[in-house]
This record gives sequence, C-alpha cells and structure tokens, in this order.
Amino acid sequence: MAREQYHHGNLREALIQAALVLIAERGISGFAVAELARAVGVSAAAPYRHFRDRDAVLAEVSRRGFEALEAEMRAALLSRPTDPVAALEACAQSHLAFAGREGPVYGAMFDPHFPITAHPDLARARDAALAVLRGAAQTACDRSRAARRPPARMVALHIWALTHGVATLYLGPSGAGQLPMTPADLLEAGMLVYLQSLALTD
Amino acid sequence: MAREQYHHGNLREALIQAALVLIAERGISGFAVAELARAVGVSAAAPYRHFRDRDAVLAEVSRRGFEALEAEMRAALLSRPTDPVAALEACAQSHLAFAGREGPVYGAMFDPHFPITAHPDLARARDAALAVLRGAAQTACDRSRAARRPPARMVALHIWALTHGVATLYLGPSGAGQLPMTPADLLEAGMLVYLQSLALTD
DNA sequence: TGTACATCAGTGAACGCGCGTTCACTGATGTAC
DNA sequence: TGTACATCAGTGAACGCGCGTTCACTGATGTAC
Repeated sequence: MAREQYHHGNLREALIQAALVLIAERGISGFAVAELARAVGVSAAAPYRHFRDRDAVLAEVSRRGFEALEAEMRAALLSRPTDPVAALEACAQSHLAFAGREGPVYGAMFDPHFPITAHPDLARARDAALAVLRGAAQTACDRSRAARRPPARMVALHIWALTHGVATLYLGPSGAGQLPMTPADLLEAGMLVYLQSLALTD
Repeated sequence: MAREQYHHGNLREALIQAALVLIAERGISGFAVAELARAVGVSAAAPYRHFRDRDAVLAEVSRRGFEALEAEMRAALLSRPTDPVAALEACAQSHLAFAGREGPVYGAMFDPHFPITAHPDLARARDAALAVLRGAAQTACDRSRAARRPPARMVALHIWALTHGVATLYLGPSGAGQLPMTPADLLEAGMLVYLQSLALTD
C-alpha cells in the first residue's frame, strides 16, 4: 500500500480506483477526499493536483459509470439482433443488472443532488447511454403495427424511467425483500405489458 | 422566533415543522440537528428529549410524508369513481405532483440509504400509500378483458416504479430541462401505453 | 555527455468549520394530600 | 387553599470527530543546448 517514490506515477488513476472502493464501502455521502488520499497513501492535498474538488472526483467516477453502462447495454442489444422486443428487454435488463452490481456508483450516477450542469462531460456520457436505448426503441417502433404508435424517444424514456424506478426502489439493502418477486422479474413483466401495446409480436 | 418561556409547549411539533423547512432549504444531507435546534431557538441538546437521534427526526418527517401522499392518492382515486383507467392515472399523477411539490421531503421518503428496517412505522406508512394504488389496480384488473391479465399487485408495482422513476429522473433542479415534454405528460403517455394492454377501454 | 533550468507532482501544516451526542444540572409544572 | 415533592423539559458545556481546501514549500523529472 505504501509508495516508494515521491512521484506516484499515475495518481489520478489510482485515486479513481480507490474512489470506487470507497464509494462501495461508505456510499456517496460517506465519500471523503481525505480518506481517499489516505487509501492511496498520499497527502490530503495531493488529490487537488488532479481534481478541482470533491465533486470533480465523483463526476469522473459517474462518467465512467455511464460509459460502462452504455457498453453493457450495447452488448445486450447486439446479442438480440433479430427480435426488437427481445432487444429492448435485454437492454433494460442489462441496465438493471448494472444497477444491482454497481449499487453505490449507480447511486452517484443518478444522484438528484449532483450539480450535473457543472459537469457537461457527465451529462454527455449519460445521454450517450440513453441513446443506445433510444436506438433500440427506434428499431422497434419502426416495425410497430399499432394504430397509434408512440414516438421512439418516448418509448425509450418510459423504459429508462421504469428500469430506474425498479432499480432505486427494489435493489440494494433497503429495497431487498419487500417484493414478492425478483426485481428482474418485475421489470420483465412490466416491459412485456408495455411492449404488447406496440403490436410488435409477429 | 425567540421563546419567552423555559418550557416550549410543543417542541416536538415545532421541530418537525422546522425540519420541513430545513430539508427544503438544505436537502437531506444538509439537514443537521444543531441547525434545527437553532431554528426553533432551543439548545442543541433539546431535540434529543423528543427524538432518539437524527435519523428519528428524518423518519418522522418521512412518515408524515407518506401519510400525506396516501391521502392525496386516495383523494385522486375518489375523484374518478367510474373509470378504473382514469382512476389509476389520477392516482399516479397525484403521486408525481406530490413528488414535484415536496421535492426534498420526497427525497427523504425514498432515500435508498435510509435504514428503514429500523423504523417500522415508516415502512408501514409507505406500504399504506402503496396499498391505495394496489386497490385501484385491483379494481382495474377485475374488469380486464385481456387474455393474460397480470396480477393487480404487479400492476401497482409497475405504476409505482414508473412514477417514481419519472419523478427522480426528471423532477427537481437536476432533472428539469432534459426532457422534450413535461414529466406529467411523459407519465401519462407511459400509463396509456401500459394500460392499453389490460384491455380496459370499454 | 553534461548541465542549467523549467515544470511537474508531491508535502505538511494550518485554517475554519460544523456536527452528533452525552452529561450533570436546573427551572417549571402539576399533582396528592 | 396551600405546600411538598416527583417529574418533565429544558440548559450549557464539553468530547471527539473529521472534513474540504489553501498555501508556501520541495523533491523529482525531463528537456534544451
């Protein structure tokens, strides 16, 4: 854990990795720059060479989170190249799985108190992740035979919101066990009902 | 602001009211017992005569929040006695409106980090609010002519999650303005698509 | 190949801050007789 | 109606804590000539 050299070499990266661990252990509100520095074995002032302030560390962690989420959703999508409904479901399920696996980081990514407008990179990464879902919705909507098919953007937002709602309500320590089914099943059933109206099952 | 008497008279109630203001101003993480005592004009130790600890204050505020939410959903429901779909929509919209109006308190009510198991009153109040939605879903499902109608409990959970997702993603300062429509419209459209599958429109 | 020097990436100490909670206490209230 | 006394609901001081951030600084690195 202790460093040998005066210069760390790649302190920025080490800080981010340590931040992931710290956030997982303590949660967002328990995340402290001082403790972060301690974990890396560096003085409390050192992180400020690489990040403007505490929020900047959180923003970078969240940004990477969105990049990972985007990649996973994209992969899920590609695993279902033919069936648009299955593709949307895989996409939503990978989102939910990500939230379950990366609980605390997911919390940071979607923290309503975070001043996201001050961190445009973060907003862009989030939008890029949502865009994957949007693309899948577009494919599905193009094939819809429903009388009044909703715009793809809206479909994407509905799925995004439903998934996020399930994740925040029923994943994690506080949410576990108040459901007569798994969160994944709840989401799957919801998607099924919702997508049925798009008249895509051919 | 300054008290005259040594005994406050109704400090517990005054603390709760002040907590509402404080949470609205500073958010949950900025909510401090010390500041609360200051706001009421009482020593920092006084609140501990009425609440075990900081969390107990938050729990009571949240509990009342759920009671209010329950009442509003119930009222919304009663305003649509004949049409089950309209009733469900009114219910969800009142939930969303509550979240918009009581942003910070709503945040406390659904804070994933809160140790809700340590506060059974709070869990009960939350379940009671959800039960209102559940009842409305039951009424709707009973009249469904769908081939495979989902259980009412699940329908309620879907609507609960969708509403909560829309609320947390798109209400409040961080969520405003990233949507090409109002959150209420997004929710309404989502409900419409979802409920269509229940084959209730008669 | 060697050296002067600019720049980078750390240090360590300090500032100022506020918090949650406990403790022994005291002033006020109300009740029993 | 008056008084002793138990109880209640506050006080004020203190403990221990940790944080974010800045500042002048210094050790290490690398580059130009």
